[in-house]
Amino acid sequence: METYNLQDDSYLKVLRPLVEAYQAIFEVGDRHIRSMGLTPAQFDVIAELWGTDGLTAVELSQSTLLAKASLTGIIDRLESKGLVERHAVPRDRRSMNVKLTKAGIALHRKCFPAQAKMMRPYFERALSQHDVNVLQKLLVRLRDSCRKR
Amino acid sequence: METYNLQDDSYLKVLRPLVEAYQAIFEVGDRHIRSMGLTPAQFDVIAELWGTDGLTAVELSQSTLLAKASLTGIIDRLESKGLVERHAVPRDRRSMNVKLTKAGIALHRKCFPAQAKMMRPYFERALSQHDVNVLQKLLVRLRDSCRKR
DNA sequence: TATTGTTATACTCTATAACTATA
DNA sequence: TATAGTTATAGAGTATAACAATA
Repeated sequence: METYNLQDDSYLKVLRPLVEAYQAIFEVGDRHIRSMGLTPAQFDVIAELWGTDGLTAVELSQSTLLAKASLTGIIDRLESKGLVERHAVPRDRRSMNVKLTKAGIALHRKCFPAQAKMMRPYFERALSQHDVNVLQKLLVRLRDSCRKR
Repeated sequence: METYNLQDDSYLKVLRPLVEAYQAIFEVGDRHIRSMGLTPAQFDVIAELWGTDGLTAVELSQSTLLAKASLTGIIDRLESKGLVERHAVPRDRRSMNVKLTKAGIALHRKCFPAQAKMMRPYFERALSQHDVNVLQKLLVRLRDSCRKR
């Protein structure tokens, strides 16, 4: 079988474990989100709304990188679950302010620490405090490099 | 704004940079895959088939974690693009052997080094050879921990 | 004219259940 | 009976284009 002569390439040495680690972690988190009856896209919107006083569809579109027409359905489903509300914006009657309800806030408050509590042991049994600091530093460097053109 | 008292949690210190690094890398890769007219799920299947002499639907189902009924459609679309072929298995007439065509092999061959060539500088300017080895080791440990129950 | 959000439409992913052909 | 794959069905995500209301 053909190879690409990339064995001495640092790129692949890091990329593959990074992808696999991400996927292993994500699988756990994903199951948790779905067990609450949410999809990842719906949870993304809740996370974006968290800590704000509401966002418009255009603002959500920018932060989630979704088309605004795609958001309509996602917001519909969150609204039908009672987790967000649409409010009129007095200043601009074209806009809607999308805001977490009390139930939405409660769900996030319940979900987030539960997720952390569940995931923490997987991290702690694998990494020392020193490992954590090193890993964080290297990942931030890599992230920033990939973000910059 | 409320906080969760998780500042001293190694979990978040690593998780956030890991997710952000993954997303920064994959924004580039995802665009590349879609520019070839493929979806991530389709490319996953191609990547699983690469280097094999063909796999059955059940084997693909296991490696991609998709329901076998979901794979039917994905394989259909790859087949209609001429990238994979279904072959009968003489030993067991219930099974299908799904295999990359020449075009599928060519696509992977074209895509993969192009991706590597594009991504490599982002890695190399951020990490020394020593960094690469450390990062790889820590990510593998984390991955394995998250995979194990 | 330009912008905000929705509708209309279409495609893909994904799952479960029922079915068929085989083993 | 059990297994491999497909079909049927359904829900969700995603995009583009067209539209109504408003700016």
